Amino acid sequence: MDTTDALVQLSFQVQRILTAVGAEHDLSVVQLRLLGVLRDRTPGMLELGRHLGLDKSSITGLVSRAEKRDLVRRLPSPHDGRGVLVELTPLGHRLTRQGAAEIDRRIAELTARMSAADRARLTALAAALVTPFPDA
Amino acid sequence: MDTTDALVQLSFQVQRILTAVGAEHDLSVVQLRLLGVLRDRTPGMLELGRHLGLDKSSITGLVSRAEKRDLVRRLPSPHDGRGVLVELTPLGHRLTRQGAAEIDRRIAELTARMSAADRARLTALAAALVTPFPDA
DNA sequence: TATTGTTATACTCTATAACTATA
DNA sequence: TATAGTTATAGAGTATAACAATA
Repeated sequence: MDTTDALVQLSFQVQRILTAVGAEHDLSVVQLRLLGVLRDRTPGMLELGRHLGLDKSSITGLVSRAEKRDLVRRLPSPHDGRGVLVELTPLGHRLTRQGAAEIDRRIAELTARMSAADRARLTALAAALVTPFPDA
Repeated sequence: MDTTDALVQLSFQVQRILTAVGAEHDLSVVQLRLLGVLRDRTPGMLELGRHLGLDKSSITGLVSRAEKRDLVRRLPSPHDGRGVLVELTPLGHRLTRQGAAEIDRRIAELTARMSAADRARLTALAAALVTPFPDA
């Protein structure tokens, strides 16, 4: 199997895990990412769009659907009368923690047949690909 | 960075590449996968659904949209009056080849800063995760 | 004027349920 | 009866363009 096949297939395998974990809580992968981004931030709508790679108009709907389920909350920006900040609700925090734990569990399961040394090698190599500035 | 973070982030990085390559030809990632599956098969609708992990009703629309763009063709099944086979058109074949080449190019770019030895290690480790029966 | 966010609109993608035609 | 596929319907997710409110 060549590099492209291996990385593309692994990518789909990981996405299937994310889809399955989300589905346990009736969350799409995008909603899972939304919760993940908000875990340690309270961004405005535009900043949220930059994190997720989505247009502001897409963010409006995404946040509104999550808000309707009491996963996130809109707050008026204290410094800009036009702005809105988005933060997790307690329920959103709980779901985020549960989802992260379940993803960890399933990734561990995926790599369970590997030796610890191979797993460490894979982690280091994958991390190198996604951190343009290796300090980050 | 831990294993989960590394694999999840790498997965999104690869998906972004697939999205970008698809977008060059106005194709979604799902449509790209459809073309990929048809590259060396002429399956029926149900079989196609199994390959893509989608319900048959989703396949109907997916194939119809691709057919409208002359990327695929429906054929009556020779052995079953109810069945339909799906195959690439010449245009579909051309797009599939172009897309695959472009994905290869971008994955090569992604791994360009790695040594050949590291790239081979990464490929082998990723392949091991996605091939439950290492012969396949 | 420029920026933040929402709304209107249109399309893709997906599933469930009901349907048609064939086996 | 069972299977292959389509249709009707509903909803998420996405972008573009036009808009309102604030800077």
